[in-house]
Amino acid sequence: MKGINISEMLKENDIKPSYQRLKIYEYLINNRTHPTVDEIYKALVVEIPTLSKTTVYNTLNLFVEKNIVLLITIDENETRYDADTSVHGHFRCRKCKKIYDFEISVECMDLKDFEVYTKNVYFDGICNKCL
Amino acid sequence: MKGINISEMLKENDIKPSYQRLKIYEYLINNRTHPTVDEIYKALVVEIPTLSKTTVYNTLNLFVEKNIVLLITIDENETRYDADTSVHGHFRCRKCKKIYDFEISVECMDLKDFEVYTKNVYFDGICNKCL
DNA sequence: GTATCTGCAAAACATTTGCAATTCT
DNA sequence: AGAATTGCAAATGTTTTGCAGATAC
Repeated sequence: MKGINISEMLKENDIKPSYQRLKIYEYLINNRTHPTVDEIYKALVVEIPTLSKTTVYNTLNLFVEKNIVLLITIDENETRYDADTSVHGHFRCRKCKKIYDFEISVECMDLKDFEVYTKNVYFDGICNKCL
Repeated sequence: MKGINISEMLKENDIKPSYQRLKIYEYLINNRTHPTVDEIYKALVVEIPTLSKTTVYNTLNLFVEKNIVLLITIDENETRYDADTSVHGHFRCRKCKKIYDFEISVECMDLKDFEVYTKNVYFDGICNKCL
């Protein structure tokens, strides 16, 4: 994944690729850990000392609006973000706190009464490594 | 569902059935609309004028801890609560804003790497009535 | 009489908004 | 120069906490 692709990806989705936007999107592409706003901010403020949290919020809201990033509500208190926009579920281990991705099959759900746009699946428990 | 059952239900789960706790649990049993804290408070303060939001928060946190109520994070900003603790999904219509329950069969998901405790499934889109 | 529960006020957070300064073309 | 973007400071809204008074057993 090269820098020029990230810039093109933004342009294709009607987002002007400013330096801050490029860096934030790049971070999400390279860190598939479903980071919080604070994690993204703390990681990038080292490189961009003038960066403000407002810009991180503005940028993420823009990305979600343009559908290039998913908003995840695994924590009750703070939002997380995922550059992987394909349909998949999230599992968080109560011990190691790690968030795993897993495949979901939608066939087993009775959704004949709805036209579904976005799917949000979040399970929690203990992962095999911690058992 | 009789009053005595609600009291017994609380006792069985090591919750002392105070008047406020009884009323809040009763409200959740009778109103399967996945209400917010504010909705619960506004509905009950009419009957219990001295009720405070702190007590609603305290009580709901206790219910979630004792696993007799599920915490739902459909809104990013505020939490919702559900007295139906069986495994089921939630669907919210973008037009009418109504939250529907739907059945999910769990066997069809590939969860061999995890021991799952709680399942959270939230989809959104448009319901048949609004199409 | 002692432990628990309630509820007010204040604090603690995450997120948004208003607006002035900056940047880009 | 003009339009969009950035970022500070303040506001907003939800949830938690400290603590004093009330309640229950």
